[in-house]
Amino acid sequence: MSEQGKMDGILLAGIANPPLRSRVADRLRDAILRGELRPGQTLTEVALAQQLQVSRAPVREAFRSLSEEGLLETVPYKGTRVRALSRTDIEETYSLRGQLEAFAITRIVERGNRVDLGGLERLCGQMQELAAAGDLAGLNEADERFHKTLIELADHALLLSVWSTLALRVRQIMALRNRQNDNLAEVALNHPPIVRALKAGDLDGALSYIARHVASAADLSLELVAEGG
Amino acid sequence: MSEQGKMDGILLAGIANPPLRSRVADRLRDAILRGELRPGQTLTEVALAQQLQVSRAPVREAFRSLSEEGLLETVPYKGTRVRALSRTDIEETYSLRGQLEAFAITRIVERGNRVDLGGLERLCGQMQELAAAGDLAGLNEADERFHKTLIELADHALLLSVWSTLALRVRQIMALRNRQNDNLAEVALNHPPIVRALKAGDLDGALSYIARHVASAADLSLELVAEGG
DNA sequence: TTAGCGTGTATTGTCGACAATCGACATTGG
DNA sequence: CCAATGTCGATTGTCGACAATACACGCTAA
Repeated sequence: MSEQGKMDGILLAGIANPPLRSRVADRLRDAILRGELRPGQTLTEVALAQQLQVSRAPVREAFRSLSEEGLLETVPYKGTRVRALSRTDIEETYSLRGQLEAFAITRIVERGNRVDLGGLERLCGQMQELAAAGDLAGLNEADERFHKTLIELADHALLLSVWSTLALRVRQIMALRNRQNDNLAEVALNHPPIVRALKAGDLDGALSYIARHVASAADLSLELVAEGG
Repeated sequence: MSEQGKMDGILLAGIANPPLRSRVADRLRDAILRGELRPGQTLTEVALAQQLQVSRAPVREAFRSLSEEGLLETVPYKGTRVRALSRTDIEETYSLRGQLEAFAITRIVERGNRVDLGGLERLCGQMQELAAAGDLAGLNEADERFHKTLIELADHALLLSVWSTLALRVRQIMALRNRQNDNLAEVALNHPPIVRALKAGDLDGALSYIARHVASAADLSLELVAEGG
């Protein structure tokens, strides 16, 4: 810690070279979450390795990572493909997610006024603006940030980790619905009551608001499965 | 391989050769869960590969699997070691587990009398016998089976998957407590009320019983961390 | 015709070798 | 003495080649 002070704020810190497997995994995840790779599509290690100009090893490890995240599924000696989302999968994803968010809210209320709800309020404001501007993509992003922030406020690393993998699935589901969405403003209006209840320490109120919100999101996704296929 | 058709149902079907990575992973997991590999211990790919007489590739993949399960942690270019369990980790594990079991119970009660509680009742009986016989290991095993059965009755694959990784952590925690346990009979007696409440469709009762049970298990584990190290 | 059997091909599974990176220790210059 | 730097050993990261496996197709024989 001698002459450290001289370089404190200067750049040069953190231009690390992430392992290839991470970059491959990020790229694949992105493609799946953008809906470019559709469920059922098969991926082969060699083909992707050639396309990305890397060897099979990092591709292979990326496949494993994404399998653990639930985005891919691998059958030994047969192939690897983008996981298809059944109606049951979607129901389970949203129901479990609802339970996890309820847990988060319970912990937040228990911690009482030691929790800073400013971030949530700010996001509520942003969402209203985005809804008014008709920016659907931005609204979705803000919505995810809102829920992630909520989970983080619960101060529970394991909860955050589990929730994050569920959030991935939700993103995948959202990516597959081509045509959304009527009630843009409604989504934005769903969130402020939650924050208000949290601020008031009203556990039951917050729980019922979040339950309703998650349930409606689930219904919306399930409709599209029913019609689209 | 000639007379294949004739031997269809006959054995020989299921002695398949599981991939090396699975066998390596199973072996490692077992060693960790038995407490033979203690937290903080470092593992190297080459050393383990030589010891098991395989190449580094399957060892490497086994490491990744166990890292995803939360039993190992890998720092790039530095090493892989058995994950240490902090007090916070244990608290989070049990609190989340409690929430998941509460979710399971909610679903079971919702499904009403379409659920067969026979398996749970049978396990309760076994646990009383094992407790009377002083068989601690057997009791622990039966306890885990009870809870796993409970989760399965919720008919929610995603829930089961998440819960299973938590159960692994619990097993690891248990393996590290050298000296347990006073209240052997108490553990056994904790379960029947849960089943009775489920049978009666008493949601609140079942929830409070399971919460108390999980909380007491958590306390028991936390004590040992406090004293043991 | 057709049931069963080999064969071919595509894909993953495994291997050994080499490159990149990190941390600690030795080295050098003041 | 000491701080900056060079070097070394250990470990993971990546690679290309070969083996094992599963499935589909065509072939043979009754």
